[in-house]
Amino acid sequence: MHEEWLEELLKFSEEDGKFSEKQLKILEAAIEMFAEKGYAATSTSEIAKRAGVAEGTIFRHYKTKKELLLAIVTPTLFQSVAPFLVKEFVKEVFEHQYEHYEDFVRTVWKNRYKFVKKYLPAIRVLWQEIAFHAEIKKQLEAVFTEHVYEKFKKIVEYFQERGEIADFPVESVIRLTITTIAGFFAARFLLMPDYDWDDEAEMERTIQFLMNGLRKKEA
Amino acid sequence: MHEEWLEELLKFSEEDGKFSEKQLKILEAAIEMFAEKGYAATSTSEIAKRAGVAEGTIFRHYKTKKELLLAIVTPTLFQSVAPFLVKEFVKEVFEHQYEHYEDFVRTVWKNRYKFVKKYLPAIRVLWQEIAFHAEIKKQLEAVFTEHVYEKFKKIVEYFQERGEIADFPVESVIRLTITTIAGFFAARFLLMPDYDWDDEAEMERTIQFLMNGLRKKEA
DNA sequence: TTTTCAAGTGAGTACTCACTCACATTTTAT
DNA sequence: ATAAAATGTGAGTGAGTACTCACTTGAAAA
Repeated sequence: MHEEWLEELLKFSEEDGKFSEKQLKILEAAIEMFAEKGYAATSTSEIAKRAGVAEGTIFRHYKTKKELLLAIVTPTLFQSVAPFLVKEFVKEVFEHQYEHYEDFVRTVWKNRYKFVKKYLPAIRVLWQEIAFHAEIKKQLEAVFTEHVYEKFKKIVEYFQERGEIADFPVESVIRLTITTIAGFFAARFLLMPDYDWDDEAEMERTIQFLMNGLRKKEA
Repeated sequence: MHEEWLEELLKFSEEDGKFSEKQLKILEAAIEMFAEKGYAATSTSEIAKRAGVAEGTIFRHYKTKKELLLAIVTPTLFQSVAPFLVKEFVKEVFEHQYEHYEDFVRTVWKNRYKFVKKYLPAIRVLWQEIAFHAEIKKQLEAVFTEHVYEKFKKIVEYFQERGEIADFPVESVIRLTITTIAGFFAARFLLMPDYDWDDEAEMERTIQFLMNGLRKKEA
């Protein structure tokens, strides 16, 4: 029984893509249980039981429980910012792949929507544990400054020069864009997953809101 | 030694305001440690040590560790939506206390800004543990539908009728307003507390963004 | 075939956990 | 002053906890 979504998530893993059947079962069980009850409240014996594996097998693959957590969280973190890891990403903007900031936002939105739907439990683990583990927070900061910030900045400046979006500081434009999109995802999937959402309509409204909010005012 | 901020936070507590010195010490220590390491990773013996109290004393006041958590989280939850608990709150809007939606947003913003600065650790505990404890999530949902939603709805409809904000569904306007404000607070106090923020300027920009985003477009 | 080695096992280890209880002290009611 | 109630104590308890280790298994390398 192959866990395809899992193996895809683990692409950014440090291990060389060689995961045994039992190891995948361990990771799958750990993701589920960490997402439900949290890392600290989940015991390795429970994980072993759910994975159908002896407890010792976990520690054959991961020296400590925390190492198992990081084996889940690190790939998820990289997948979270995956669009920005693509080399041609910024180039596409400058080569008029995206005529407006809105086209760029729409592309990122749809891409991340699929991502969240696919890997929701792993994303939960990442966001729940980030508050308690300094290593994870540092990793996020590093990934953001190295891979996201500079690229995002160039894109924002490009559309600011064309007079399309307001002359807020770049950091503010980035923050407003991210919190608007992330705000939807948080409400949609974390806070009110059972509410009767019309995802398409809500996306349209939210993007309209974002673009009007960022639009440059005539002097 | 009196913990004034704590006693104020606990106003919404079920207990009748009679907290012994040691009980306050226990609550203070628990808030700090739960905020830092999380509920599950904090032991009652550690809390007792930091509070300068015997472990048994904790269980004299709270039957279980979870009851101690709820004694922190429930008052914080009510304080979080405190403006909406004031009876005259909606009336003020209709009696032209707030001429524009923007005035209303500004008032709430400043009020909640002070609140977050004052009680940050307790708020951390609430938001970190909400994911793991169904009781807390249910409490939040109940408080929101009972005290926040209906009042917020009336305010939004009032300004929609006056043609001041767009004819999005009320739920969407509420969501966009809350996620925009909460997005700032999350970035400011949770994700990047060490960044060099200009709070006044960022508030101005964010409110400008929010109002432009929600403004009704001419037909 | 024989050797080697990674993968898997589960009983065992030292330790921590939330919680209890018999008793001591302080506060309040009579 | 005395009884009664509330508050505080800390050693004790049994059920876990993360992790170890001597051992087994199966498949590939020599």
